[in-house]
Amino acid sequence: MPTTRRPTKEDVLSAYRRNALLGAAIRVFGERGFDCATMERIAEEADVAKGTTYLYYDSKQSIYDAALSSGFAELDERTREAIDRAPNFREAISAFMTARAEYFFEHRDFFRMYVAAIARQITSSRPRASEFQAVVDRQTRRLEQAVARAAARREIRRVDSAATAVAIFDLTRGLVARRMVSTGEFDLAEDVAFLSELVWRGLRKGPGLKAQDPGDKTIGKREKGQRKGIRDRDT
Amino acid sequence: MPTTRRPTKEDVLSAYRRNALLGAAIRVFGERGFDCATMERIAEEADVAKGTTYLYYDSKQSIYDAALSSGFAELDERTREAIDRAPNFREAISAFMTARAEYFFEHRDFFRMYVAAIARQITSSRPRASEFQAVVDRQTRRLEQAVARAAARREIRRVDSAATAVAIFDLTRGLVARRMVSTGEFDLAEDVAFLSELVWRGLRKGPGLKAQDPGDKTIGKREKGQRKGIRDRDT
DNA sequence: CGATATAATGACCGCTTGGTCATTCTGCTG
DNA sequence: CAGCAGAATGACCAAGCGGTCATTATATCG
Repeated sequence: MPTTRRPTKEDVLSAYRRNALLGAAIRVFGERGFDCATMERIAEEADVAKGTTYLYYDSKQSIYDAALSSGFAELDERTREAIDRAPNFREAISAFMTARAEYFFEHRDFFRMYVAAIARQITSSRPRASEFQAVVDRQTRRLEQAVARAAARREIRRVDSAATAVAIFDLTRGLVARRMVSTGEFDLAEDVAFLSELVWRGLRKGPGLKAQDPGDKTIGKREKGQRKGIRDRDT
Repeated sequence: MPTTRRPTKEDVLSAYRRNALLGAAIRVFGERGFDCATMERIAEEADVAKGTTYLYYDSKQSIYDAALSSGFAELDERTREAIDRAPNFREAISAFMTARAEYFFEHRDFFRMYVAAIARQITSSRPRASEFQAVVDRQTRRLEQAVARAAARREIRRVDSAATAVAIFDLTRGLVARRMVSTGEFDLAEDVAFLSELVWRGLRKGPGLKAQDPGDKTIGKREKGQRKGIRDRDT
């Protein structure tokens, strides 16, 4: 441990400061949104003066980005663990939903930042879309792989794994968003059970569209049209 | 037609102005978001001076609210028509998805406002949540009724209709959001077909969880636990 | 204990923007 | 055409905020 050792005193302090700033940033951005959040408030929340903030981060934007990625990293880690731990695909679905929902409920401010960030991406016309897109994509990747594996193993029918993954992703997001604004009690396990069963049943092998209404034009073709689903392969 | 007649010249002009302002507002709020949008820009987009704007709307907030509700009203109308026209529940699902997706693609700016508004609601801590919540609720109400009807008619299994409705709602929202940011081509009908089939299969009658993994604790109870699902009965 | 280097501070600047209001314009009426 | 009422205008104001930097506090070392 000779060469790159020694976290000098400055390093430690610096790390501490950066961290405090990051936490403060998540809190403030979470409750005010990017535009309404002020650097003054973030600094004060981190117990430093405004000027100090600029010793650690270049700009409001940069501290925002840092706060966002730090949350994303943690969330991804949790998601990955949850999926890896699941013994089969059916449980992977509920594990995915549960892990994410729990993380978000434990970090409400981050969830708010997250939602605002997505909204921002949709709103602002492409400044650095692909970069952010990659982060979001990474979130569904693991799930997508799990879907593909399950299909290969014949646990489920053949489906577009990317489209399936984002569907599960969207359901989870919706669940969290709804429960986040509501004030009353609720049982997360129950919500997850409902949604994961819905999806599971939807993916089970079995007769396709039993011609309840044969004349429909949009339904019926596909069922193996892999590649080309919902997932957007941008660029 | 004697009493409340006569749209006086002023009335007509006033209506025209309000409308132009509303359109401009949707455009500007849509592409900049509430905070970054400026009254100056909205006025200019509507071909009036900034001061004129305040002759028709009290404040930035009030023109924002007006723009949002006008879009919501139109969207709700379209959604209602689509569901009503559907001959059965299965088609109601895809009609719902298609109608909303098409509306959003035709009014991208409104979709952006819409997403930002939701994000805003999640972000800001309860200023006038219930009021806005009601508008959002109305969007799933029709669908919820359709689900309940279908269950009663035995088209599908017994499920929590509110939870089912929001699930379909969230899938639709996700679909639109994803396609909105992506730049490439895509086939809406295909996306809708995939999702509506997923949901339809998920709702079909049939054996419940075929004990692929019996020992799970969160899955299994319910299947008729109406009332208490995802939908939040706030207040 | 000085001396020096580095970190922290917060008053301050420039700029943006929501909202106002004195002034100007428009078109109707007699 | 003159006079006038109401609509429209845009210069202006005050407030808020991101970012800077001269000044001050702190830590290290000889």
